[in-house]
Amino acid sequence: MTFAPRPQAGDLSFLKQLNRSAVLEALRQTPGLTRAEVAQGSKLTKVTVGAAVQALLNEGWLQEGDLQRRGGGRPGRALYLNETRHALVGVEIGVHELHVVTCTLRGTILEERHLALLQTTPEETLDRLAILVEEILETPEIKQRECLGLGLAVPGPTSPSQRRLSLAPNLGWRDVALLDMLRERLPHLGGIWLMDNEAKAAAFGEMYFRNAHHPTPGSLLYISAGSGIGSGLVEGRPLRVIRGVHGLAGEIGHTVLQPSGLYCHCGNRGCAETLVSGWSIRAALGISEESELDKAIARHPEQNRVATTLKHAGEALGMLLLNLHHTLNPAEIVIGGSLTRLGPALMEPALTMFEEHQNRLLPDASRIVPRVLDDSRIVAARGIAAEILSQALSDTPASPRSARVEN
Amino acid sequence: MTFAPRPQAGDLSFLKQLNRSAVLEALRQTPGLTRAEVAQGSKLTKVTVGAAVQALLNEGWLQEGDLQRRGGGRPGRALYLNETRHALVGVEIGVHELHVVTCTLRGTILEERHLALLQTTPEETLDRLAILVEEILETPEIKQRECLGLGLAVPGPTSPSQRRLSLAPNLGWRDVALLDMLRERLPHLGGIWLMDNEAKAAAFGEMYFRNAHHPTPGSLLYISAGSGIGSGLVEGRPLRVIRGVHGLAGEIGHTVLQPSGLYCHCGNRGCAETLVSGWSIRAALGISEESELDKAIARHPEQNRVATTLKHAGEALGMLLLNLHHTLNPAEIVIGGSLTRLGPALMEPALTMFEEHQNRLLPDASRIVPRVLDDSRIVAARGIAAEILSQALSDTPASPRSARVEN
DNA sequence: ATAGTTAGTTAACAGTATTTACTTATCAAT
DNA sequence: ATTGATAAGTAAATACTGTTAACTAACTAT
Repeated sequence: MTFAPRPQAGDLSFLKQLNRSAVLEALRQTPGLTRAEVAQGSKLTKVTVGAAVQALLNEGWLQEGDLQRRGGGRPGRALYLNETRHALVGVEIGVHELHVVTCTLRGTILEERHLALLQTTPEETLDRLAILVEEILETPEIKQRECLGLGLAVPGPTSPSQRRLSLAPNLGWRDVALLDMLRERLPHLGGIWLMDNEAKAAAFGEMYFRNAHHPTPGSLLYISAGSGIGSGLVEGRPLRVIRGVHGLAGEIGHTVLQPSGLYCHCGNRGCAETLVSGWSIRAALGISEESELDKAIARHPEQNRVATTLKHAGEALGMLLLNLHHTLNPAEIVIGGSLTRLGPALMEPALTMFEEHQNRLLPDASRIVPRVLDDSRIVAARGIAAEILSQALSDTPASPRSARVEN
Repeated sequence: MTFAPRPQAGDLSFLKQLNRSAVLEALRQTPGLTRAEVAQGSKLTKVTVGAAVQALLNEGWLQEGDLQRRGGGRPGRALYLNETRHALVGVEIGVHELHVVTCTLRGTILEERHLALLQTTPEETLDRLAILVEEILETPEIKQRECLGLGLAVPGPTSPSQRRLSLAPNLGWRDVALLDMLRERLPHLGGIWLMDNEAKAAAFGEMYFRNAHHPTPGSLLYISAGSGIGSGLVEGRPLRVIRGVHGLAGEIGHTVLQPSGLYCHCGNRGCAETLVSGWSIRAALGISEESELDKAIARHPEQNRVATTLKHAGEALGMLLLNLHHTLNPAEIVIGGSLTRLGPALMEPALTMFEEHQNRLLPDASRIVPRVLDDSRIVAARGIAAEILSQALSDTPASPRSARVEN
């Protein structure tokens, strides 16, 4: 499939919108800047910034804070994204659980809900999900806010339109119009609606919600190691998620690590997923239930079979990371997903493999770092909320200056 | 390393520049459009387009063509990028050869020079290269034109600044400030100066110079299989080359295909480069000279050793393509580089491997296509020229309207 | 010929950011 | 306390850009 979209062009209102979102983006990345600091950081004059800030204050996107004393002259007033007016809804359909979160413009989690889920149909899952969302929307904390949109993170690749889930092997689903089906069940919820793969959503969120303490890298690859293994790459400015033509970018679980290895459900041999994934580790240990795995590990941490299985899985992960470093060379590789709960038993062999097999002529390597967000259950849900937020902030409908609200 | 660049913002002249380059880009992608058609294709009115076109005609960026009759009313006048006024210089330092090309705004090759090169120092190489460039600049065809810049494509990863070559194993060079060194040798040549890895440059060029007959895909991965094996990914609109933090993205030659395979010069085992590259194939056949390889293949095309070596190399390439499809899922994978001269002996096993090992649950796959540009020697040189051109067209210095030239 | 249609231009206009000048608010030295 | 220096933020005039509306130009169909 080919496309030749219109070359970017715009009128004066487009320029105004661009500058408004530049102001919002500056304050999102660095909360508490003053008008003058925003002006210095952009290519805009303080007059333009002042006008834009005034409008954004009137419209409820920004709020003012304390006076900031920085040296000699008149102190400026700190500006922040308004935490109190809007809400974003992020939803993840996991293999074993549903997760719903709401957060503010600054990424602060307001409410969260979790629901264990047995393997079932898309329809039943969405019925329950809709109830969960309705419930969270009725919370006093949320009800008073304007909802900017809802995002849905799913455990499999999405169609190019990002309205259908192409395949979710661990749910047994295939080519389901999940987004529209959820929307039918939540007819009153307006705003922006988005769907994305959970690893790509998580990648976006990890990148987007970085702050001064965890600075934003130039590019970030999120590895989601759970029942299967997927990844998401976020790159450059403005942030771009690499999705591929068919939405299959990041399906690293079917990268071949051992040409004569075990057979994978995809039909090939030695896929990464046959070595480092929830199901492959359980299969190697002869465990059928998800919950049994932790027990087995807790009970016999040094038991030969458990230890070597995790070691082999970790080494395979390390090899996978090496290959990804050589093909994508992201500034950071963030390891996430439910398998991270296995801790050093998995990660130490992985890191050892990664470090010992660097190209000896090219010692630079991607940094491998842990998640910033601690709770693995809400990474993807908050990530897809971040995708909503990013869209919302870059397209705040601007009214002409003549319609300015006087105060 | 982290960066937090200024959020994009701009003044009125920025908007004007944006619209000017939208007009240029529309005419580059679809030569022969009329003012009215450009206006329909962008979000601009015909008045704005008319004014921009007038200015661009005056400044020599555009030229008018024949009247276009399309239905009822007054015919419009065809517009084209001006082929006669500017020139771009693209240079490739290959492992065995230097290539210099010049081309027009529409990518038409004006002149080319090639020079065989024995392994030598950067200094001597650049001395010879500078002479070659001076020579081509003195050609009557070029001398009358304005040179917009020079691009340099190199057989190895570049530093993040893209001013240094980090490593070129096949040349024995390491961390050389090639761009500045070349510039010192060509002090009179102004304009834009750029350096990039040859595979990335080729990828950009293959994407950028597509036309109605070879439509532009959504994303493109160029595989450069030569002495080593590298790749370049170009993605999205506006076009973006994925380079990685340290410029190491696309170094797929050091992706591991056989964990217990042959040792590679990078220190690891079973790298792609140990299976599918000029040196690995020669090593497998016990041939030391580059030129001997073609002779050996021509002499004994069905000889067991030759055939099985190429088959194994091809299968390894197919496996590599599979992994790249699963991690990047580009719309197109273009196979280039000097190894393509081996033809079906290499490519057939590769394509067979690729097709037979698709994920049986996800039948969509990246399309594997041959180069559009026939001559493999100038792909990278023309590609880096395209990078220059892309920069030049998006930043044509616009003068205020009051300074308009009357005619 | 005449009406209808589309391309392109002109002049008046509306909207945006900037420049310049000004007010406000703090600090530091007297 | 008073004064001067410095910086933040605002107001009015200005310059620049794209748009709207009206017009001319050029061709087709009847």
